[in-house]
Amino acid sequence: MDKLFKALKDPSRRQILEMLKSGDLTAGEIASAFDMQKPSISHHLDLLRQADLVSSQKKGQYVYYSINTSVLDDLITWIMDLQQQPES
Amino acid sequence: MDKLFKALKDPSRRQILEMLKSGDLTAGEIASAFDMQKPSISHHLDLLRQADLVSSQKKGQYVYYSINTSVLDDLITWIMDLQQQPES
DNA sequence: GAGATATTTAGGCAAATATCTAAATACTCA
DNA sequence: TGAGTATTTAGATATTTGCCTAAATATCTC
Repeated sequence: MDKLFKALKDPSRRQILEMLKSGDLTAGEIASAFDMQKPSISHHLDLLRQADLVSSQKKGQYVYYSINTSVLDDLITWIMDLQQQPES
Repeated sequence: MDKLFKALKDPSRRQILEMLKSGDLTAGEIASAFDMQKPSISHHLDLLRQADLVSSQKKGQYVYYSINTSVLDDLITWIMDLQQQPES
């Protein structure tokens, strides 16, 4: 849960997730959408992977990244639990 | 949205929200639950307020904090939007 | 194998963050 | 008004984070 919130805190990482929502992308394709060097994006992708928000698969010289939405279920549960009214 | 994710990233701040779920608490009551000095908690509360996750109300010499869950609706919307499958 | 492309690793730096102590502010009550 | 309590503000410090460049690794193609 800690790694999840940590991963989601950064706006670039959130943007990556939004990009991956439409389909898998290579590290290079992701990087080209940002005004940032490739190693920086690689680092962001690593943090997203650590949070299990993305998975990666090597295909030849490319590395394809996919979004993994299952961890978000826990997040929604946590948030909705906060929203429960206390019994009055 | 940025301040929201920023506020939620810190585990102490998340714990504060969980405490407030059961009812309003004073700054001092919140601080006493942590192994941390009061000014640090005050700072965390300030960040939570900036994210509109809590509101505060002064009553005499005490400041009562309340959780404000309405901002979490936007967060849930954002998360669920990520979970939508792309049209295949 | 050599050169080209894709990606990650390593190391460094500056800005942001989390914490602390000390001091300031605000309120209560005698 | 003055002492005591509650909270915040200010300023300092250590850690974390996000970015960079350079180098390493892996793969493709000739």
